[in-house]
Amino acid sequence: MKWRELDGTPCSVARSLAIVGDRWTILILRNAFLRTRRFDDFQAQLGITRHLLASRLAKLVKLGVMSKLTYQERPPRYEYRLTEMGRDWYSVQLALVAWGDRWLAGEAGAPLEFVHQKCGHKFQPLTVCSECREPLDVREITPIIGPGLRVLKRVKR
Amino acid sequence: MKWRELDGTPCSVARSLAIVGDRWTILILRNAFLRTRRFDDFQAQLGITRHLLASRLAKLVKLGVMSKLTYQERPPRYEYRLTEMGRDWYSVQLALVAWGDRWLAGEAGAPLEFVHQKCGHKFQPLTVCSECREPLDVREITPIIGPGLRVLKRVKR
DNA sequence: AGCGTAAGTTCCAAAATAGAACCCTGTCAA
DNA sequence: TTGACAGGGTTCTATTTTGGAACTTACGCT
Repeated sequence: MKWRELDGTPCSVARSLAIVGDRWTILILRNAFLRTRRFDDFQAQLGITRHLLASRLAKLVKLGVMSKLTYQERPPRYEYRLTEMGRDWYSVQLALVAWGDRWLAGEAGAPLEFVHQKCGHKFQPLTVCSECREPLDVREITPIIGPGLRVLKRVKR
Repeated sequence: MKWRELDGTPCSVARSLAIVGDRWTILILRNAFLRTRRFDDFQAQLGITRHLLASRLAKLVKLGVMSKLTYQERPPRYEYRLTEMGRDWYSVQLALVAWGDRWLAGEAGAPLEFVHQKCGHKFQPLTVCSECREPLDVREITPIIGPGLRVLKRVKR
């Protein structure tokens, strides 16, 4: 299977990966959340090659995760900002950070901690059920066929 | 920057990516959550080349995300299961699914839906603050230097 | 005229992946 | 007792992707 075929599969994980399924893209988004906006800043902070950076940014813009805005006309200068779709990626990043903190930080502890301005506390992100607000455990979840798959079934005779 | 250097950086996103930063690894985990355990089953379900599958499974085992168990001695047969570290990846996967469902599912709707056995409802995963249980928004979060970075600072002269 | 800056492109070498074939150990059925 | 099959890999070559470094373009400054 090639990667182009992935975004057509009826699986939200695969579709998401078709967009953000490489390491550089995820690191670009990480830095975007840390307020990086310009080409050269991304390049210097990440150590990514300019070539790859250009192609990844173009892809993110094409797919609606980031937008490219002119912040100066002459000479033309651009900045890249997260769209709403991009900002919504934050929950994935938080989950990724939490996993890394829990399993890979070692003795030293988490490199970054986060404060929730609303309540003023340091916190961990918690993944809970939207209905009962209890934390979720794999073994208590049953996947069922959703509308996106039912359509497919009907179609293929 | 090469990928081997990544796991040494003081960032939990980068460290996590050093383990699961390629698309196949994430898809392997996805199928592991769907109860796939054997080499040939992973291979058939994913369409990954046997070579890559072998190397990815070996890496996951080496790093403690999955374990390789003998389920039959003669001839020797193995199965791959998620460890606790692997099971804990589920919150990342849920976030990824939610993002894909929200932004990439289109008209047809989500391919899979999930029922929380505890409360009996279909749900969406929600990322909330461990302290006040309110849903988190990027703009209400302040990152601060954690112990893992303070150590580094002290060390470098 | 020459230097600096932001945002890319271009080019070649090195690394990773795809696809297919092959290997090993043992079981089973003819 | 030979041949087919199963599970779990390994090996090989061709193709794609990356990495690294230099070059380009369009302007503004001194």
